[in-house]
Amino acid sequence: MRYRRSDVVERALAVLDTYGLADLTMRRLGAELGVQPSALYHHFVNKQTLLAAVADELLLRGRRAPRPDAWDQRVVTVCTELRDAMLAYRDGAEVVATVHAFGLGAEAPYAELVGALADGGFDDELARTAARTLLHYVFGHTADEQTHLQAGSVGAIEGGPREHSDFGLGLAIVMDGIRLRLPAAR
Amino acid sequence: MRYRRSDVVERALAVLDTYGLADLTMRRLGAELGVQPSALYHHFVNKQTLLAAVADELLLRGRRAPRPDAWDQRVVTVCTELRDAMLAYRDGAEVVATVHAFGLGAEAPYAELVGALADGGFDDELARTAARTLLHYVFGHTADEQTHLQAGSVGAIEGGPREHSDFGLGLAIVMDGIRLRLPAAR
DNA sequence: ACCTGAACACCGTTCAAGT
DNA sequence: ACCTGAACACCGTTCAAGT
Repeated sequence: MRYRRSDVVERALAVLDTYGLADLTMRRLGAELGVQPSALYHHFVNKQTLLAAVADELLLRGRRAPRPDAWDQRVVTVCTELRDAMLAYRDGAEVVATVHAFGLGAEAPYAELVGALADGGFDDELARTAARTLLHYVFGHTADEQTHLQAGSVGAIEGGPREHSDFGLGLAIVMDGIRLRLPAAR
Repeated sequence: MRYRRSDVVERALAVLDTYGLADLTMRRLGAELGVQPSALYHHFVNKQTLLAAVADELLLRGRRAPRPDAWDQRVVTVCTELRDAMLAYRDGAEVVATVHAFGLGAEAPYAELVGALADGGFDDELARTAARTLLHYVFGHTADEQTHLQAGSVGAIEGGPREHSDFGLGLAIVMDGIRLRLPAAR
């Protein structure tokens, strides 16, 4: 009955996936571990910090080996894998987006996007703005998508065949706008 | 001491702007009105519904007279005015984005964007995807911006002169990607 | 129609104390 | 180092009853 920080994160991820973010409370997580809620404060200064660790672990688990593609293919790959990683856990998009917004974690995707864009020859300001624009799109679209997927899976079939995700179309729109700003080249 | 629904919304907006979303509780709002929290449930079935009404009122107050511009200028104007409306109230972006995500209100900007894009000649699927992509950008960027603005205004100067908003650059990126998909014309 | 009063079932966090 | 037990200061929501 004695846990390490990583044990707590792992269990939190399981609670998140099984019961959702609303039920991922310090009291509930303590109960799952057979421990008083106050014991969790030995491992994390507060709930926000715990959530940041959960988001980081979720992203780590969704990680693929990076491939040495062209800059724009790398950007698309990072965005697609980020979406997949978040969709792999219930409420994953909300958790990651919230943690990122608070600036407490989930910074790896942003760093990778800025890196890929810098390799593409974009200056710092453009790389950062483009990376943030891409993240806003990925977080927003995936959170929407996940909400609707989960709402659909509660009831039965409800309506008809689910239309295929338009994630790629929105991403292509943003990518085209970025490509138009390529310094010179080509 | 007897209120109409609109009185409650107005007071909620004042509490939001003065104390922030975290302090906009049913108990707090009841206290502000000199009423038991349970009295609020006469006007709203739950807190989500109240928040939806708050978001709609916030957007209504940010409304300007629409001008008969070209489709792309109208899109930019809708996005810019949406941002301005949300920035006008503390935590405005979070409130509007949350309400929109839950599908309970704040649908006017989406409808206007789809309308402008349809006038531009885009088919339904593209108009809807483009509108959602724009909204994800506006909500995400403005929420970020508002968080940092408010964090800055708590302490003193902290760091240096605040860099000017790059809202326009990200918006231009998305707009260019959309324009590239104009059916034929030009 | 609008509100009170009391209750129900929860939250996050702190802190002295234990092993 | 890791945890207990108890407390503090809150939440949203329901519901019988009042005017």
